[in-house]
Amino acid sequence: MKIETIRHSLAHILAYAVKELYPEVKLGMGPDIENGFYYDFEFSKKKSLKPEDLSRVEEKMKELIKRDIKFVKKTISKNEAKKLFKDQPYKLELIKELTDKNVSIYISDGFIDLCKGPHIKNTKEISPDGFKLTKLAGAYWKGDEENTMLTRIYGTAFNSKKELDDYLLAQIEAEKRDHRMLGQKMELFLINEEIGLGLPLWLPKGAVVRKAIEDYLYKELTKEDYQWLYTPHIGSRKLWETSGHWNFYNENMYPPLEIGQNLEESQKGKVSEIKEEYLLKPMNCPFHAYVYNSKIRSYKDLPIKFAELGTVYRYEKSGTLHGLTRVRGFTQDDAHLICTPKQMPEEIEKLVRHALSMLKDFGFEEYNIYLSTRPKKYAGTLKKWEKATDTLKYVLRKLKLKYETDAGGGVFYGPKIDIKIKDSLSREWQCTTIQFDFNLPEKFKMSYVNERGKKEEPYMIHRALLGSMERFFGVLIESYAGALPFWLSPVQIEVIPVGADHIKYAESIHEEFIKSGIRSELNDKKETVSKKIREAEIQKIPYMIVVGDKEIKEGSIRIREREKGDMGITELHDFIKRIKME
RNA sequence: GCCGAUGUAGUUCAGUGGUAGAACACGUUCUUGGUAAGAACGAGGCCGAGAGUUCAAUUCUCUCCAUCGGCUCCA
Repeated sequence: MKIETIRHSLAHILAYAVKELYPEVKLGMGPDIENGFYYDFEFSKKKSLKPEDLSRVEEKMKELIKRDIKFVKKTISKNEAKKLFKDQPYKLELIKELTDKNVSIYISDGFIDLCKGPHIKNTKEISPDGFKLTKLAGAYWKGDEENTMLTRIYGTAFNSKKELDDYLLAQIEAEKRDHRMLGQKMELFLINEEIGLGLPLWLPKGAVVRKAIEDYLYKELTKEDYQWLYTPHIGSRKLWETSGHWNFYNENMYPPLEIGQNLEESQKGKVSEIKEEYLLKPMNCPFHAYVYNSKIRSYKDLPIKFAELGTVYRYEKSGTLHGLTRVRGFTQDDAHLICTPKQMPEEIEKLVRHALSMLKDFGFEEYNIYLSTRPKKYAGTLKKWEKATDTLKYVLRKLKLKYETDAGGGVFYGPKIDIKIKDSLSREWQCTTIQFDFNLPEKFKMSYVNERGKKEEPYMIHRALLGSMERFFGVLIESYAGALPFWLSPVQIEVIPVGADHIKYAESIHEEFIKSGIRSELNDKKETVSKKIREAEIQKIPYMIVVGDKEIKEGSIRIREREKGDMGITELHDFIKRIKME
């Protein structure tokens, strides 16, 4: 039997058990998911479910499983179904939405559920100790914020107790990769309430990694003919009205700053006469459009590529903030490509290729690709949206990339291709985004002169290949469990003298590394070698160089590799040559 | 923003209706050593904030704030 089917059947058993213990409960939906299943319930206001009740429900489920309950499928008319589920408002809603004349139900002993299946034949097929109820959470009915919030019970299930235990153990291991915990231990970044929510500070060691990533980006993009820009963090209200953000992106923006007076005057309650409003930028595009418009452009200049490590601010709901991966102030590796309509498919293709090759350079080979289509709030005509979406589809097909469609997930100005990377607990984070835009060129009256000397409107592509420095760093830490590759390690080498007599020699070695552009650190504290090694291992430093009497006599160094241990004695300059290749 | 849980030293956590402890980190001293924690001593806390109950609240109740797990939304 397929494990998915068992999981789905367990969802029914869960609902059965809950119904037995809480007869008043209203049932939502209960599908199988990756590694398990869930079921949504509405409990009466007086008698809600507490986390400690989960074990009771679990016991009840085990009891039911042992009863060898059969799953019997039956097809009945919609009217019959309506009668059958008359006390279940959520089920009635589902029945109403079904277009077929008949609906299928599954009868398991005293429990009946609306379900198209498939299911197991008998609970004998379930391993009673192969599943576990894991957590309780709130979830909107049908995933819509406007609907009531139901109580969701999550469970995880496998074919055997061994598989379940392995999974639970792997989860505990995965939690140790959490970038929030490692970021603290490795002194990479700091998030502090008083500084502000979702506004991380990059500590010296984190800043070094960021610089290494930025240097990489600078090289990569300059090679591809990008031109670098710097633009301000705030822009006048007028600018954002022109761009359309004022109307279409207001949910994600902070309210305006009133300029025309200073803080002191404002604190004294003085009403400013000059009413000037400025907004923190949520995107860099309007500025880039202005750079484009700063002179007349010819078709011969296109495509033009403007890149910026642009720091933007977005209002994110408090409940969504998450370490470095979801913050309110962040720096995108942003760029805007302006091209002729004809150049568009080729430029998008190049971008997707470039994104994938860059992700590979950072060790990411697993990701999911999404095509996000027109959202509820959008600018432009349906026809243009359709054409743009088709272009993106064409590129994905041409590159033979598997993708999913995220219906309604596009930005207000156009559809997009996103690449999402999973964190240690397999939550997906959108990093790469390549966005088609046929709206801003019109709003900012962008143009180029074509072959016939006539003005024409260009197309624009917004894209961030790593996404944001913050989020990318977060998933990067998790993917390596903190043990970053040599070129990204904040400290690449720890030089450890065995005793006080060896400090001078250690210092000279350390200086040689620094001279060669290697991030070396000297640990000359009065501690044992073991202790220093331990500290360096916790800091995930790739190489430790231990020097004592023997090494001084030979003029050599002894190398220890992170997680591997002692690698033996070698000559300093050979070693430098070797690691510079990494 | 919504549902649930949590909030004690720089960090990870114990603990109690009579205002607090451990380990690590930090400081001083001793020790001088060879591949994941040498020893002693010391400094450190408005027990998240506000209100209520009580003779007395870090502990009980409520509200707020933040964090964590989900949902929704997003780079």
